Amino acid sequence: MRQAARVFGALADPTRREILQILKRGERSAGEIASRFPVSAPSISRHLAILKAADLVLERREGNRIFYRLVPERLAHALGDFLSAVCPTQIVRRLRKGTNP
Amino acid sequence: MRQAARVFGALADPTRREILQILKRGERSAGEIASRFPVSAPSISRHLAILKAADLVLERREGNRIFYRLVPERLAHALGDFLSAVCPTQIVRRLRKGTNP
DNA sequence: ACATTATTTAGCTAATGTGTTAAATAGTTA
DNA sequence: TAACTATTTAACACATTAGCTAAATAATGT
Repeated sequence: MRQAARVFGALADPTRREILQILKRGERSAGEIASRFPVSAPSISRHLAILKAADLVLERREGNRIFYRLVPERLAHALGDFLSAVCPTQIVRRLRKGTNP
Repeated sequence: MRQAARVFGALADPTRREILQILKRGERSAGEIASRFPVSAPSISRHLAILKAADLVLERREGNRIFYRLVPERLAHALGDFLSAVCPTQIVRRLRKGTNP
């Protein structure tokens, strides 16, 4: 599977999008993340695996726990590339300037 | 359903992402779009309905045919908003400057 | 009115995705 | 080694999704 497809697949689920937002504030263990959602730990574990397969997060084991952290460049790059492939240059330029009307 | 969710749901499918790329070059009728893919017209029709529900395209009837056109601002806005919500300011700024490393 | 072309809607099937619980794996501590 | 905690993997159920064919809708032309 193309990697861009993996990114868009990963972003399709609302729980995974929320996980990314949580990770914006810094590294979190799988358990810390799971405690934020009304779903089971195995379910969150699989969401994390999908985010990892899309290279949107990295994992690091510390003792018992596994910490996840965001790879923001990866997300920015994937979305930016797609935007460039679909939106006329003028619109992308407007976004880059932050003058999104 | 929140509109952002509809956008990410729409972008999850590779055929729909390709349709958006085709529409970057200008308005196209449903039939013209369908002829580009190895899937049936009804299938493409539903993909177009999903893109329309996400406000990523607009439709216009002209006689027999229905023409679709991209709403690039909508896509740029949705992706830009999410990027701002997830990526540290510094990364978004880098993307805006086009110095994506 | 009838036939033709373009497109969508309906109904069905097969594949995929998400959730659950139970069991397995990894590391820590007594 | 046994017990405990954190997390993942396995196996299964249920919902969603994308594809197909057939039928319906819309506009045009004869």
